[in-house]
Amino acid sequence: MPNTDRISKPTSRRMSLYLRVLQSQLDMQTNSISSKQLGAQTGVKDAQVRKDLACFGSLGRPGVGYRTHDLHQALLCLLGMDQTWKTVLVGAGNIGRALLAYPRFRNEGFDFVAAFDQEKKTVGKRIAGLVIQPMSELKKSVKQNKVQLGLIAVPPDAAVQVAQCLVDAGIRGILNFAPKRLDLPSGIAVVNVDFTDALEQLAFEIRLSNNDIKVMK
Amino acid sequence: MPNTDRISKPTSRRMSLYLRVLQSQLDMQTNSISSKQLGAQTGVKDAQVRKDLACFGSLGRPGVGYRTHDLHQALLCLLGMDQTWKTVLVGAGNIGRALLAYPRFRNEGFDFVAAFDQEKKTVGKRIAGLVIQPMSELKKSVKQNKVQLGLIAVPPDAAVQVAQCLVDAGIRGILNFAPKRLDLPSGIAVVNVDFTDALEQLAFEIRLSNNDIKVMK
DNA sequence: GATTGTGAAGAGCTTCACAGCT
DNA sequence: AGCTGTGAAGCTCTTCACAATC
Repeated sequence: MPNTDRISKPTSRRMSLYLRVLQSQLDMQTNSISSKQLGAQTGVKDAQVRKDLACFGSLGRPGVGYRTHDLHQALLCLLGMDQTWKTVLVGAGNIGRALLAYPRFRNEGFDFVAAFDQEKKTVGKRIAGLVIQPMSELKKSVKQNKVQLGLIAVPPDAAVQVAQCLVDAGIRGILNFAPKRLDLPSGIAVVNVDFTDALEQLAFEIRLSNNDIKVMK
Repeated sequence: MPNTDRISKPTSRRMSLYLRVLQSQLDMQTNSISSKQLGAQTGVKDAQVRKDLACFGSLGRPGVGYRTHDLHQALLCLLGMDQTWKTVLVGAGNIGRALLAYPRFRNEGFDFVAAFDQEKKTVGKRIAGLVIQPMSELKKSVKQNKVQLGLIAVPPDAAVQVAQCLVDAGIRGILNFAPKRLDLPSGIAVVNVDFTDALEQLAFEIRLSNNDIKVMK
C-alpha cells in the first residue's frame, strides 16, 4: 500500500514513464530491472527513480533491483490502470474522431461508452463503433451509464459550458483538449492537453538555443 | 530585450497562458490589464505573474497595470509567434490528419509545407491542401525547404528512426505525439504530447481525491 | 488608492553520498 | 561487488510583503 500523500506531480508524471518501460520489458522476459536501467530509459537519474518508487515500500531488493512483474503491477494500480474507466467524448471534430480511434486508449482500460457533437451533420455517424449522439443526450447518458471520465474536444468557446454539463452529470475527471482554462470545483480532476501551448514551448526553446531573442522594441 | 537566461520552464508555460488571455482581451479594446486580472484568468497568483513578466524589464506601470498591446507584442515575440515556422508532418494516420487540419496551427504562424506517411494507401491523398508524400522524400524535402519543425505522429516503434531522419535533415525542433522517448542531441528541442500519459494522470488524480489507492498486494 | 518590481522567506524538488542489505 | 533506501545538502520555484511609482 503506497503512501499516496507523498506522491508529487512530477513523481506521478515519471511513474507513467516507468510504466511504459515496464510494458516493453515485460514482453522480453526480463526478471529484474534496476533504478539505473529504468533511469537510462526515461532520462531520469537513478536516485530519483528510487525516491519515486519509495512510496511502494521496500519493493526493490538491494544488489538485484526491482522485480519487473511486481513493479508493473504496482504502477498499474497506482496510476489507475487496473480498472476500466467509463469515458465519453464530447466533440467529434477532427481531433475528437482521432481520439475515439486511438487504439492505445482502449488497450489501457478506457472504455468509450458514448460520443457527442453539436453539428447535425456529424450526429448519427458511426465512428470506431460508436454512433455520435446529439448534445441534448449528454447529461442523461453520463448519469445513466455512471460515466467517470470526459474528453472535451470542442471549440474553446463551448468548452466551459460542456465541462459544466459534465460536472452536473456527475463526472469525476476531464481531459481537456480545448485551449481554454476550465475552472471547476475541487474534487473534479482536470488535465489539459494544449497543442498550441506545446508548439509555443517548442518555438521558445528553439529560440533560446539560438540565442535569438533580441527584438523586443 | 528580455533576459532569457532567467526564464524557467514553468515560467515559459505560463507565458503561453498569458498570451491566450491577451488574445481574447485585445478584441475587447481593453487598454490595460493588471497582474491580478491576468492571474485570475489563468489560475496564477499575482506576484507570480509579475515575476514572470519581470524578464521584459519595466513593462508595467504602477497603479495601472500592463498595456495590453505592448504585453501582447512582447509575449508573441518571446514565444516565437512573430515569425513563420516551416513545419512538416510525419505520419498521416488519424492523429496526424487531425493535426494538419487544426486551424489554430496555421493561424499562429506554423506553416505546413509537407506531410509524409509510410502507408502506400495514404500516400497521394490530399489532406488540408497537402498531398501526402512517401517517407523516401522526407529528408530531401526538409533540406530543400529549410524546414525548422517536425511533428511526429507515427507509431512508437517508428518514432526514433523518423526523429533521427529529421535531425539528419537539419530540423531544429520536434513535437512528438508518439509515446516514445526521443533521445536527441542537445541543440534539438523536443516537446512531447502523450495522450496516454495525460489519461493516466487523470486516473491517478481521481483516485487520489477518492482516497482510493488501497490495493497494492 | 492602486499596482508594479523585487528582496527575502518559504516550500518543493532533485541530487548527492553512504549505510545497509543481498 | 552491486544495488536499494534515505538523510542531508543543494537547487529551483513560489509566495510574501513592502518600498517605490503612477
